[in-house]
Amino acid sequence: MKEQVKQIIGLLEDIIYNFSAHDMGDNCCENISHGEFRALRVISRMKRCTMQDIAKNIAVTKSGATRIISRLGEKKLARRITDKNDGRVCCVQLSKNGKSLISKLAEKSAGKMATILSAMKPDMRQILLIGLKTFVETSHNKNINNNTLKKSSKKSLKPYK
Amino acid sequence: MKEQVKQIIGLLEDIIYNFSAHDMGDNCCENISHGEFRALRVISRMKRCTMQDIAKNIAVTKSGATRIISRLGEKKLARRITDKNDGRVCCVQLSKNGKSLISKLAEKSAGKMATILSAMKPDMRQILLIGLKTFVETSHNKNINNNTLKKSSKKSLKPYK
DNA sequence: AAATATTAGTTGACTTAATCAACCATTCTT
DNA sequence: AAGAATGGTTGATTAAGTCAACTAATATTT
Repeated sequence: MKEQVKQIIGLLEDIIYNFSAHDMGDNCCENISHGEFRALRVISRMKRCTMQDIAKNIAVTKSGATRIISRLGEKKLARRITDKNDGRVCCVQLSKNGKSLISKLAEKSAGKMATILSAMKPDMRQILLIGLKTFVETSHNKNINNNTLKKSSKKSLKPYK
Repeated sequence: MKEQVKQIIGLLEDIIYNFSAHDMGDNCCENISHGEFRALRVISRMKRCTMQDIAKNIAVTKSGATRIISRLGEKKLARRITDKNDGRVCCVQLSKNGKSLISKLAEKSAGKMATILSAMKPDMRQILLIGLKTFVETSHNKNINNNTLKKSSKKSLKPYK
């Protein structure tokens, strides 16, 4: 692989590692579990979020998702809404509390970023901005993300033990 | 906050979200739990990794860490080594299997990145590289990362329920 | 240097969270 | 309209994590 690409990948991995919510415990004062936290993040990221979306994205079984969402419901952080078009699926949305919790957690990470960015020269920020924009746009064109869409063989979807 | 900074933060958050291991379940064929996975990542990232490092970084209690490492030991993915200088602490290291597992998982994410990058023009990659380099260097200077170092008040370290 | 206090990690008993499998209810097929 | 498939839930069980009490090693006091 080209050296240039390798370097970029290494840098991106560093950034992802340092900013991803692997240390969520410290922040997350409200008593929600890891599973609940991960579910909240997924819900907040999707326009329409079904149980299976959650299950797939946070790597639990669908019954696991059911239980997580029930708990989030009891804690008034999320709610179920039966889909208009298909009475089987239930869409999960964040409540007001859920939204504010997630954004509170997001703020911490954004704050760290802002500190770094403000220590960079404006021109350099501009360079970074252009590079990132292109990267993200390219990723959308290539449909690399949206892990909810790529459906591989049904059997291998949940390879438990 | 400046629009430029906001945009960069938004883009970084997108990237982090799409590449962080929130969907580890699909990849992670060997049967390891979330906790084990997170622990593996932490170990692989630290030169010297004690039980408490793991506990703090993945947000479990130290007994939780003990159990996770025991499980990883049984699965031959990690091992304990008593510290030379201090007989109380035990350093955890990845076994050969553990290393190859982690790098196998990392590869998937790197592969996605490589796909995107190879679809970008070399000049644009260069721009991205420069921007990211500066960002990461700045973050090191500012000591934003290294969450293992910042020791806040001992009492508030583990605010469970 | 003996006594005491800290610190790092482990263990037993228990709680919480997740799984598996069987199950409704709704929609899709034919 | 009957049967298959899909989306989600529930009961029983297993796994994973907590709490508190403990052991062993190092630090601190006296």
